[in-house]
Amino acid sequence: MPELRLFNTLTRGKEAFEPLDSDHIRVYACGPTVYNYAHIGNARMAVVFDLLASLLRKLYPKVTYASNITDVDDKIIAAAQETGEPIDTITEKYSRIYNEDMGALGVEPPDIQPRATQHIGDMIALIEKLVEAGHAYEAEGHVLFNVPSFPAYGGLSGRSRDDQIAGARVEVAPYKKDPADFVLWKPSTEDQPGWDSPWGRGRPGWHIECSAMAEVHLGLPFDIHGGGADLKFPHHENEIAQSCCAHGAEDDLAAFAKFWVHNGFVTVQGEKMSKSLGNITLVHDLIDQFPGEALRLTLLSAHYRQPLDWSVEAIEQSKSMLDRLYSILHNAGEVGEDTEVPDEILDALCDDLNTPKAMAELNSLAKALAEAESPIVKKELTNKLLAAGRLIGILNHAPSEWLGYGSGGEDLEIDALLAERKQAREDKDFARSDEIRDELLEKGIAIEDTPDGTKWRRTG
RNA sequence: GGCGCGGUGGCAGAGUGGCUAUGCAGCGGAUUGCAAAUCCGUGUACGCCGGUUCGACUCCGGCCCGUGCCUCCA
Repeated sequence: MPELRLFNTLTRGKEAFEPLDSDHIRVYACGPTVYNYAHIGNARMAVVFDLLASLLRKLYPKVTYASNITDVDDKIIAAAQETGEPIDTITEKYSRIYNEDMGALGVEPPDIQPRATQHIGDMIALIEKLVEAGHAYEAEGHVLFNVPSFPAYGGLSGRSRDDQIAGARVEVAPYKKDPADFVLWKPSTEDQPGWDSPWGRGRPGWHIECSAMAEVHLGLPFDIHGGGADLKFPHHENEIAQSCCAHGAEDDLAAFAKFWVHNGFVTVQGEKMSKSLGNITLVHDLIDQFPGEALRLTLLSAHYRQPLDWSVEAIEQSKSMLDRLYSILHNAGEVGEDTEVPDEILDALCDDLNTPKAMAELNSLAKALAEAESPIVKKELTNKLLAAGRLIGILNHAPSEWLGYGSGGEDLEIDALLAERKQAREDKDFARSDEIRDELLEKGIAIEDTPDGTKWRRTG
């Protein structure tokens, strides 16, 4: 079994992954706040951690992958006020759509998908611990985490206290003891969602939910915590502060999660795709225009820590590659059965999820399959290719279905034109034959003349 | 300003101290009535300037350029 190596943000280096308990791997990734459609940048995180989870399942007997849904947040409140829809309606709708859209990208649902609103009690308990331990204080209905009480603060994102102050341009709320202090609990007005707490009716700050849910569902410490690179600071830094301090581990940043894995951004013409820049592309729209596998492959075409520039050309390139792979599978003919994933591909993925390398190996496997003569070899290579595809989350369609091959009898008009063309070719009336071919092409039907007769398939 | 990341052939994108990445596109060929599909062949790329070295795209230093976090953000 190959050794998995992962880049750990906490140590800023690639390390051998050593499970806390090799019988049970526990992974947590920060999921979406549900008040809107997910864009392709959000999807990158889902696809990357989906792949990591499948890889871990290949290597270890049991994996629990948890990824949350944030369903209480000021942005959701704002969306409710804007649209006039109740908060529950909004969060229900967009979490459902999120799961559907990710499903279209071949993302398996996480084993656990906890919701913030179902863990308010856990959050309150955690906050109480922090107050008791002297790491948090109440001020004007808020409860704040006192950053100076945690000298190790900043260890994940690599910034010192001095950096913080130098860079602090944000207005500091007057009730904060220290400018870096962040909110654990805040008061709610009558028209805002709220829960009773020792500090009055209110709602949680953003960071506390992940600390609470990861602990409840996975136990501490757990193996891998992940998310997008922009969550390193402040979100993940604050999670570490809360969780380590609540458990008396003020000097051990790894007491919460051992490995921190962050995926890079999706960019558009070199700039980060973000809601504030307004350059977002919604997954919901993309899946109407392109096959999910092509979108997934595009997301995996760059290494997960590198920026990935999103463009229609990039999707079409992935689509072309898949067309070729499916075409090779189609020509090979044999239907696959379960086989082990080839070592070259497993090795590539075990090297910090080197998907571009894995794709190169996949292509070389496909090339070998295309060249293979013997039925036994063909079958073996087909099975390997499909096993690798399943791990990566592609090649899940029947080749003829993907390529759009049609058979006789499903469209009378096409059958008639094909028959007429056949006759024309027999009569050496190639002008008419080519005319029919163009006519069919306009209808989105491409013709392939083979020694076994004419085949057709739907294009686009 | 502080802290990071990156600059690879037409495009996308890995990687390595000396040996073909891979894909997409292009070009040439086989095949085809012509095509399509498929197959074969084809491209001495590594931001700039120094240094280390027998040898650097790969290590070190400087510079230029791009980009990210520092504020909600995957």
